[in-house]
Amino acid sequence: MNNNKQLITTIRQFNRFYANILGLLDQHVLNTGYSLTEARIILEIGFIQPCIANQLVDKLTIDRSYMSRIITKLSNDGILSKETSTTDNRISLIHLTSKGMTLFNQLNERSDEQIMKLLHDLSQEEIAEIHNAMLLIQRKLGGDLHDTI
Amino acid sequence: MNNNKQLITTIRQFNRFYANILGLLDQHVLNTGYSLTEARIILEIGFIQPCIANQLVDKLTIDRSYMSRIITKLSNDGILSKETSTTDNRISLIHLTSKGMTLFNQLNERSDEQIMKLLHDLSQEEIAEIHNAMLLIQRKLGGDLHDTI
DNA sequence: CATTATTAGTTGACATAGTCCACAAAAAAG
DNA sequence: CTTTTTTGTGGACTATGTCAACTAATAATG
Repeated sequence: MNNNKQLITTIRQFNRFYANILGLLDQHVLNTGYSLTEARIILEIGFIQPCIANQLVDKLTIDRSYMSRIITKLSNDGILSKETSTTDNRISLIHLTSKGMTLFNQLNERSDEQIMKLLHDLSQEEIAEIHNAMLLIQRKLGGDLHDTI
Repeated sequence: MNNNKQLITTIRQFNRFYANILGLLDQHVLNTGYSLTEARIILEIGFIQPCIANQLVDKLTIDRSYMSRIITKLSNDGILSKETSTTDNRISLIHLTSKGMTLFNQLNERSDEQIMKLLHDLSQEEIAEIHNAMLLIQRKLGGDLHDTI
């Protein structure tokens, strides 16, 4: 852990680089009229519905009041609907409406398209290399994420 | 480019994963009393000083008016100083004060520390693997960043 | 060199995003 | 039952970022 100066420089460079990529992807997933945070919420609901607001709060680490407002907005927009749980009156079970599902599919398609564009002039072999590199990073760095930082 | 469904899922998973890492790092680079954007500006000035505001606007893609306000704030805080160019009276040459340099070094140290913590219980071999993986991703994806998205 | 176009920077007004705190209703724990 | 915790909401606020208009200085062009 001593002579890693150059390594750390590389990693910080990678971080700036990848933050840039993510930023560009974000901007383009948008154009649905919804913000990044709203899109994340819609995607998350789509994946795990039915769900409750507090689940989303924990999973996406978004403030509860903020979540409440966004859910109200999405409900008013007809993207999602809430029904009070029969077993716990505090809880609303949230799920996407058919309009919401359409949006969910759109968001997914656009995300996929962006990834494909990113890879568009690479060979299958190169893509496989990237794939492996990502799996490796995630595997190696994934374990201690919440313990060490 | 046809049966890449699983691959795209992996990449999107990696993106969420890495967005999370970057978010966590960001939060911790902070605690200097300055926001992420302010920190980015301070770091950039530190690296390329002396510089002019418009350079920073282009490099960091931040709105000019916003940049103007942040620079004014940092100037008031004694982090940076401006001197009008002798050859072009529109331009201010910005550089960090000694207080600003101290902060710059702090930000750098904290960034480095965060990276080290991220790697702390990996072997040198594993670290080298991550290093190579990041270099590969950056090399493969770096070229077409601005052309394709 | 006089006119026009560009560039650098600033300000006001506004929009968007996110946070903090206090509260009420329901449920769980004691 | 009483206390504590959980879920969700709303008010008030701060932070972050955007848009348009404007001045002053310089560069470009006929």
